[in-house]
Amino acid sequence: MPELPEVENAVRALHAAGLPGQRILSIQVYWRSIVAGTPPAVLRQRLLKRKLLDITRRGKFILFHFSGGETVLIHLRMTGQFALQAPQTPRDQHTHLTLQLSGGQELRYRDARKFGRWQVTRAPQAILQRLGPEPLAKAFTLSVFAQRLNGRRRMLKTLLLDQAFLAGLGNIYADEALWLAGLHPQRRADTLTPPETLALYRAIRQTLRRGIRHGGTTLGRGAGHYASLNSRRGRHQDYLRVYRRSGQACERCQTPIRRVIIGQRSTHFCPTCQRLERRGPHQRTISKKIKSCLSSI
DNA sequence: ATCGCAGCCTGTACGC
DNA sequence: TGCGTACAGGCTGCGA
Repeated sequence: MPELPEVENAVRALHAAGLPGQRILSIQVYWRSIVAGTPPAVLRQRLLKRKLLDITRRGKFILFHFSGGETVLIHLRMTGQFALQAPQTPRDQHTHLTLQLSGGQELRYRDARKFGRWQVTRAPQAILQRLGPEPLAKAFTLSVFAQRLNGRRRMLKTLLLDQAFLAGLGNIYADEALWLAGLHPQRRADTLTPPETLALYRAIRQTLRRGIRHGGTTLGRGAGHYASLNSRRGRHQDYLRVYRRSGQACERCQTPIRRVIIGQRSTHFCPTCQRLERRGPHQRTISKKIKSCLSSI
């Protein structure tokens, strides 16, 4: 579920809640496959009494940095989320791991589908090095992006979802970025012109920043939908331009948004603004609209 | 290098 | 209301 903007908001919420600086007094694991790499007992033993120094993000991973050089990598996958509660508050059925903190509260990891993973390691780089660049980092320049596209024959949609190509995009923001750039999701990556490469580069960064600014995307309600912390919903679902909007009018050209399956993932796009072939009837007007869309954000 | 598929799990939304 | 079906924001491992 959570993509870069959702993970970023979760990290910020944990900071705001005063997590860094606290010690781990005890740990309970209620569903063992949430803990990856080591048996749950090893995770407990290595974190007990440790101080949480900092919380950071890399792609869709959350990093808990502990005293003594231990790091916990947390991936929320589809339905992972955190709650910070008093120990006496009853646990709900989806709580699979809890940390008792020195401040008196309990950090609870909830995950309806149980796909999320916690892994303790002294060498997080060994795992994180497989990830592509961080799209919002200064080091991710247009020329870095252009070089990475070079020679890639895959469709844009599947390439953008590949975390080894670029870290942090998921199904929502990939569709949104392609719409903003005016590029068809099945376009082959190595056929982009320089202006198209620039448009995609800017669209990716603008789309992610906008998602962060709106607190992430929370679709639907109930168990398993995104929450930054303590069930707090995001607002970005009210700002989506194509994702889960099939049949509704494109805000640039009024054409109904289409939904297709690409790379086994549901994909939403505007068949007028995002053409595979170069020329269409209103292509000039659309190009202008795409340009103004890209610069106005 | 790239694609497609099964698997991991449970919940929600919707049609009848 | 109940039942069945489709679908879900991620990722890995496998064979082709």
